[in-house]
Amino acid sequence: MEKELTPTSAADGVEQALKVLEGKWKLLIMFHLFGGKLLRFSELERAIPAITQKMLTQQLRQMEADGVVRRILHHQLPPKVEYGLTEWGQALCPVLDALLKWADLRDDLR
Amino acid sequence: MEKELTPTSAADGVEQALKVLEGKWKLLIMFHLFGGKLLRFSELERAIPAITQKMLTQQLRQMEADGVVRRILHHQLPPKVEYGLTEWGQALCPVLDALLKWADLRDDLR
DNA sequence: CGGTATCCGCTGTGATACTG
DNA sequence: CAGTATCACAGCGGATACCG
Repeated sequence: MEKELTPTSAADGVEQALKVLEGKWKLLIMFHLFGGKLLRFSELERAIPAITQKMLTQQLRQMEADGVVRRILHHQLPPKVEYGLTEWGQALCPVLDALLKWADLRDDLR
Repeated sequence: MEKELTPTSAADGVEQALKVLEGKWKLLIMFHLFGGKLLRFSELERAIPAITQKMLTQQLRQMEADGVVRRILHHQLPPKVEYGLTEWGQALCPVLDALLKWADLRDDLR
């Protein structure tokens, strides 16, 4: 089925997509997880030294709720939690590439 | 020359690109201007009834400064101003398409 | 180890009034 | 017609302390 595409509906669709990326640390977290990598909470903290625990938790929770990140809980002592991208999260990679290329285009066009 | 691409530099590049799109009304304005359309200030106001004059001015000024929108001033009475996309602005169209498709993918993947 | 809870400042947005 | 100026407010993110 075809969707009708008015300026309003198109802008709305893109905004839905962008909302998933909004948040000061989400892109950085994603780029650390691309390639199917799994990282523990503490490994993410070390990979992103400037982030606070609060923000790391908050951003991960939102990304999980949005379906880009999955949380893998290993029941053991001490507790171990790993984070990775979902299939949908990995599908974002080419889109982000396109955005990077668009940013580069600016220099070429002027 | 090749750029080295660390998670940090990649996230940074994407953030630069996204900053241009941030702002409550910018996407909506862009979608009204795609296809080489030129619209007057008052036409944009009518096309986007919920926007205030302040926000329309502010978003247009920022988009102009960022290089996605161009302002065409016709010296006549009464004054006439038209807004359109720059070449770089129009180059964003396929990228936004990719984002739309990514958003649609979510439903397919679960 | 992997989190929560709380307080607080800053920036983006809205409402409204005014202007060349 | 096409703006500018001012005030008010909500939500994001930072700092810090505490918890199972």
